[in-house]
Amino acid sequence: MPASSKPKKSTAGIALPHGKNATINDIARLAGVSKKTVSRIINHSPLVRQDTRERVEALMREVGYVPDPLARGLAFRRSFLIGMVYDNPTAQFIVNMQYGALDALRDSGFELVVHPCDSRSPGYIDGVRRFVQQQKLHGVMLVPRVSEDQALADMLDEIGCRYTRIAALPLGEKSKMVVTHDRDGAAEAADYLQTLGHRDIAMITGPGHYRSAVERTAGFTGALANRGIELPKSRIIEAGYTFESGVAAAEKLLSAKKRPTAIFCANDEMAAGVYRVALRAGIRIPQQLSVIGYDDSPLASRLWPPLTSVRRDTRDTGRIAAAMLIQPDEGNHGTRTVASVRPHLVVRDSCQPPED
Amino acid sequence: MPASSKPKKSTAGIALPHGKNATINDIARLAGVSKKTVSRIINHSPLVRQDTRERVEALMREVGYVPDPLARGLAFRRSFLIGMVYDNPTAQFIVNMQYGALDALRDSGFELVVHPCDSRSPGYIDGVRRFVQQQKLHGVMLVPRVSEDQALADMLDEIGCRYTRIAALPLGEKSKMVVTHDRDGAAEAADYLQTLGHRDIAMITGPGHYRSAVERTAGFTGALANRGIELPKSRIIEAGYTFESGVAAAEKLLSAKKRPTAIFCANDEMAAGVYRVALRAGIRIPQQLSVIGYDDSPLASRLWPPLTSVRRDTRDTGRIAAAMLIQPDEGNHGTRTVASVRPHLVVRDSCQPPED
DNA sequence: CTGAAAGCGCTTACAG
DNA sequence: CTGAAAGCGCTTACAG
Repeated sequence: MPASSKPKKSTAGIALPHGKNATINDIARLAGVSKKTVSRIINHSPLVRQDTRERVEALMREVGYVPDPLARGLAFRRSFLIGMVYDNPTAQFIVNMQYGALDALRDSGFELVVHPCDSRSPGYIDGVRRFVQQQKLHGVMLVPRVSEDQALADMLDEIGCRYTRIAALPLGEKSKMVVTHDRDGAAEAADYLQTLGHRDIAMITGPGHYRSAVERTAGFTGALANRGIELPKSRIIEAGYTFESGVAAAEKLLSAKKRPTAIFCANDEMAAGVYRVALRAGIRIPQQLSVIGYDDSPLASRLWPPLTSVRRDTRDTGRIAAAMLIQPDEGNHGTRTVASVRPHLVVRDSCQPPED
Repeated sequence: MPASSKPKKSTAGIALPHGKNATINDIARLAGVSKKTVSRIINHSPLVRQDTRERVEALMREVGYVPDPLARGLAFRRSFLIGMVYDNPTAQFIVNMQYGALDALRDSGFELVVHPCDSRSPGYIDGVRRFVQQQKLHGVMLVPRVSEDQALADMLDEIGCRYTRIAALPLGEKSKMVVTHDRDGAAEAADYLQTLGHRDIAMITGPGHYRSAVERTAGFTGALANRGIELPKSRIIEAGYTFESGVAAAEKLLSAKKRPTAIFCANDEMAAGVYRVALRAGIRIPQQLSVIGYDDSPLASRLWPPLTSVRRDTRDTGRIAAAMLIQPDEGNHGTRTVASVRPHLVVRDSCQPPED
């Protein structure tokens, strides 16, 4: 990736080396200041006189000067790269998170480097360590479920790498968190079903070692309990957040003598599994069975009837997590509230009051 | 991202600066060679004696030495970053492509930087140019539909940036292509429908300015023509590759006096739109209507009945495209065949012979 | 096959 | 508020 061949708008009388991008030396020479002063301006140091700053900044714009991140990185001993570390969520979730992160990084000089990994494999923490250290990353975003792994966070603390954790509830140091409040989203689903008149309700939740699953279950059962409905153990089935596991769980629930009139699923994939089983068994949604999902993925509106689901604003979540990493304002003022993003129920056509 | 705090396995008698990663100078000193020799070994130069090479390589492994990509990048005037530039395909496609690219980059020292963009916005080519030049990217992968934009490829040629283009058919310089042969995939769908006995067939295709759409249409209609079936214009509807546009196209097709007995959709999203309309209209799939999609996305198996679809191995495609970028073997030997990946039909339950 | 010098484009001390 | 020197960890010419 050699120098630009598109010539810079060359100012009258300004001599720039041809076929090469301007460097800090060119700017310094052209502006008649030392390179250190230019460096101060690049790094927004306050120790530069206002008029000097303005003159140099105008010059930089004019010649299209952008400091070389490689050279800055070498001198700083830190790159201008943000890593996104994730395990295995759905494609739409990853992509939205990336879009959000990129929203925050746009025009900041930082770029996003992706690092999927397998949190079940023993060496994955070392893999992240190598990734961070070899690339001298500026920071990393930890997406669920790796964000929930305290051992990973500990490793990053140990090597002094900044990070943000996106999780259902606050974990560890609050200034590094973006909380998605899954408990509240699930509670809203519960309230909605109760308001519709459902009493015999079931939930298909995610793996017990996912904090999101635990939170969604607690939020759902807690809100129902608040309204006088206790969910028996048999009405809560732990599945694997996958379509297939949703099918299996739904088969269990829907083949029972007495079927629940509503099922809340901890994600849309599993809700699609419920749809599949209901369709095969001739159970009509929403007439005979109300269903709610979680994620509000594209799948929710592809299903028929369109699925009522808890939306989480993943793009916004990613934007906030990335923004926290590149904010100069590093000092955690202590009093700042923890960053968070709120879920909310998107009502479509998959629920109605129970028959009878 | 400071130096490792996990101490290197320190060899007896080897003195490494504490709390810092080893540098090329440490290796040179410890091995008793010049740093230039170490550099030659890092860069796989043949101009090093075999025993010297082995001795130094053993030392590098021992102390866990990895060359600093920032320093190498500065000296080379090129980073160790591969960019992935994409416009707006489905989430699963992007994610699979990323996984594939990362498969190829694993342990290569290269990392993947993502760059979504909007090919309809006028400044997008300049955006890619800045991305490439500021980061001094080693190369970029061009994913459909940006891969089809000759102006983008021209810009990259002009600034001397290496790239690979993933597209339905060969475009421009063949050594930079990964061809997905969409024509063949669509032809396979056509043959299958003809074999089942369908004669009144329709197609919902993508936007005419997508080469993939053109190729899939050509492949489908061509294969049918070969088997004696001419598709009238009215049986080919151009839609937008989206669910909603698939719904609209299906409404047109299925409200006609005489409905087709089979519909081939240029992607799964639009096939889901056909399902939606058929379900609402009480048209049973596959009994009264056969449907085929393209992509074999997760959606294909979430639908009921499970959708027969043309699979493209996107992960493999990404792997090949990234591998081509980092192969030292730069000289296009000319005679090498163009890189390609073949689609194939995955038969599920959405097709059967036409009734009556 | 090997090496000493200079340089890539920045920043960090240290002075003034 | 500003600057000259040294250095970040590599590689590119140029010699031998």
